[in-house]
Amino acid sequence: MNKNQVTSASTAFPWDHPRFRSWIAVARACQLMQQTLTRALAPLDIKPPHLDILVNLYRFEGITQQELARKLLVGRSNMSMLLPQLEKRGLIERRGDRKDKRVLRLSLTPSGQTLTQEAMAIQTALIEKSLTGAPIEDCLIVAESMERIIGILLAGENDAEE
Amino acid sequence: MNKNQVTSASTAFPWDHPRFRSWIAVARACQLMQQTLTRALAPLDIKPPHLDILVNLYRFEGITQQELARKLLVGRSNMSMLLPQLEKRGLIERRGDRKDKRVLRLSLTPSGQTLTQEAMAIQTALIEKSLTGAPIEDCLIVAESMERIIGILLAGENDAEE
DNA sequence: CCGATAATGTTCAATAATGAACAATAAAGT
DNA sequence: ACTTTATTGTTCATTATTGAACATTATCGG
Repeated sequence: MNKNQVTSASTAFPWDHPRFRSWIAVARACQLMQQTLTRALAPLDIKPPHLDILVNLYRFEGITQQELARKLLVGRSNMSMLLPQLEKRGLIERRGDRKDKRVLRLSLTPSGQTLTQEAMAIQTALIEKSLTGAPIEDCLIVAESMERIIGILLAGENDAEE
Repeated sequence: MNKNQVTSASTAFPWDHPRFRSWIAVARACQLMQQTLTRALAPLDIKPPHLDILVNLYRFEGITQQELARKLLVGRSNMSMLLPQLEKRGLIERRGDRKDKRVLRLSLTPSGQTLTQEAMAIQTALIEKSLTGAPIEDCLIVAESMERIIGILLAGENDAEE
């Protein structure tokens, strides 16, 4: 309709909408944080996806590959590719469940726990550094906004499946 | 210093820190938005990276591959892989600059402009839908926080280079 | 003007992530 | 009990992204 009509309201382009601009900033910050974290983790010879796995094993001992994949929002096949690497490095263990012979239960080895703590320290330091100057109340608003977005997107996903 | 000191404040784990939790929410929302956008763009046969390129050509006619890569926070080689695809589809044009024979200046073809508008409409709708219920003032706080983070991370990047 | 240095784009090998197809096992319906 | 359906994990082909090495062209210092 009013596509090139830039008379009074000058919101003809997406990047003029506050919500759009806001989200673009979120996406850029995320991308940049990911890259920075990748470099910061290089000395430990792991990458962000590995850290995500390790942290979840740290928190949820005995988790399943399926559950892990769901938490990380990735496909099961991805776990089938990454977990054997970590296992060969002696960071994690995969043991078959007795009751359900399909599932493999995951846990950290002692050296895996150590590495995870080191990596979490790096990540925490990076986040702290990046969010210096951001008041806690702003952080809470950000968290709330993101949780709401996550809820909406997950709901939409389930709708589409059915 | 006080790393394992869990006396009164119970902030022993990263995920107990408000800033950490806040950032994790940001990362998850981003990942989810990316996946949702990927599906929403499927009918147009493009993916988020292509859309990022198209939008920037829409905004900045005659931009260089180098400049584009910098804006998108990706490597030059990535542009060398993606742009020929879009060119073959007749969505963009690459013309050599007369003054500087190294650079290729990028622009959208008419069909590229049409596709870009359609894709931007999809993206805008998705963002609007995801941010319904988020007050504009919260959006502004989010945007501010993210801009600050971007600034800090970019500064750190430049430091590391030198 | 000319050699050194920098910038632009391309190519290539390596790595990651995905979805589809598959095998093994469990659960449900009859 | 047994057939059907679902779930879990793996494999494979495909695509995306990266960084390093390279060729070409600009720029700078002498």
